[in-house]
Amino acid sequence: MAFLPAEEQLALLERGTVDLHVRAELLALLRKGTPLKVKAGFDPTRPDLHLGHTVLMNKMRQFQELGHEVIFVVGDFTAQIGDPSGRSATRKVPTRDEIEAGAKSYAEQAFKILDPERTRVVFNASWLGKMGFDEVIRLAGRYTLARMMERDDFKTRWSEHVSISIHELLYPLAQAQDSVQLDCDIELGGTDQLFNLMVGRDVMREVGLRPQCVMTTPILEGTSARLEGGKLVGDKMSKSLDNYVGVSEAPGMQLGKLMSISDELMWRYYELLSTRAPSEVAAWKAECASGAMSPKAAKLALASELVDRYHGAGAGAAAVEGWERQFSRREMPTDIPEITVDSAGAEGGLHLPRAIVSAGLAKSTSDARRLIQAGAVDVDGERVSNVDAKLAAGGRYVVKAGKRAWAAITVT
RNA sequence: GGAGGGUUACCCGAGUGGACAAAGGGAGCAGACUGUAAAUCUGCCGGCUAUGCCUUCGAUGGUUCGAAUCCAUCACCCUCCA
Repeated sequence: MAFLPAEEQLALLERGTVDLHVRAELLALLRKGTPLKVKAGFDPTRPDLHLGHTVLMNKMRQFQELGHEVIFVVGDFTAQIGDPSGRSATRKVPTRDEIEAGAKSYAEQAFKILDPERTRVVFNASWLGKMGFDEVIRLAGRYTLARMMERDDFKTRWSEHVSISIHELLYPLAQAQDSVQLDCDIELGGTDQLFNLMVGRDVMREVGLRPQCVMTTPILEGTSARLEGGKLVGDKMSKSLDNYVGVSEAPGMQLGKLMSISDELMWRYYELLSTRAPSEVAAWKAECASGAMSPKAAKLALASELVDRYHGAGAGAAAVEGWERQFSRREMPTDIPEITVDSAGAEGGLHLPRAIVSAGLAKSTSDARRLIQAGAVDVDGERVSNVDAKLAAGGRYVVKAGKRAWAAITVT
């Protein structure tokens, strides 16, 4: 295929808030007019792709659209080590089956964004798993402790007397070995991967290969990020912190989560996730600041755009409709879960706290009682205050526990 | 190898024989106010058909009428010395 001129490609690739390290080298590579091998690695133990991952994926997609080859490295071997950057010291080693299932599900989700035709999926256990101890030693010999300790994470743990296992030092080297094995031209990753990517560069040079170029994308803040002292503060998006929006989540869930983000975070998401022209976004931001536009409208536009992207055109508008009904007009959602509970043996009907737990609206009866005491529970639109209320057999009750949890419970 | 310090609920962290389901903070949940935003105020924040009962302070065993607290052993973490 015909390539765009190198300068134009570079301009496109640099758009957004991407950090390109060794820009001149990449330009030289692009000038060759041949497809570049673009590598990015993924940890198959967390197979739920969320918007944070898509920042990187969108960049990969862009490389594909420019005619380059993306190599999707499944870190099935490195998953056994665990990237030390997640400071969780102990980490269970996933089984082979878990890794394979994770990788499969990961790829499925990734292809909502990536072009399968231009993506090569490889597993790093297929080479790392075959290395002998002598080869590992040789690899370890290509780097020094002093340089390894330059890594921020290791540095702080060292100074704070937090333990660092020897095998953790091998993680960046294993990732570097992937680059050597694949002889890739460029590696992409989040900014938190910069150290690892640079080690790959160094090790490639050590073994006589042309060092890879390195490009990093920003880390997306999770949905709970807030403005503090004029700065956006929040953890990075992650499933374990439950501050994520998954690409496979239901449209209503995605929209709801996006609508609950703070206004400041909304602009950050516009910057990193939206395809809307930056000039238009800037204009909206100014209008929101002056009061000419409501931030809610801007947020609806963003949320709707993203829901459309992962569920098809029109899905966003439908989700907005449901959201307006439920939250703006406070009506009951149309598709609430239906459950049936047997009240056999229960005197005077089904114990309400138990029914709430059965419906998945609370995690324990104690929790359900708390909700009732807090005035958060409605049955058929009537607020309930008696923690030991009963639901008589033979009826169907619409129970609401909290502002977003509903269930229709049929008692038999 | 030696000496010392530590392990408390989701996280941080008080608690050194009874008043401890365990201070305080953060996170979280709920209510009010709203735009399911922020900020603010209030309540909750182990389980259980529940003015009571059961389980919990790294693990196991012991002392005691009574243990998060004392003793013993074990596991893990840290510091200093070698």
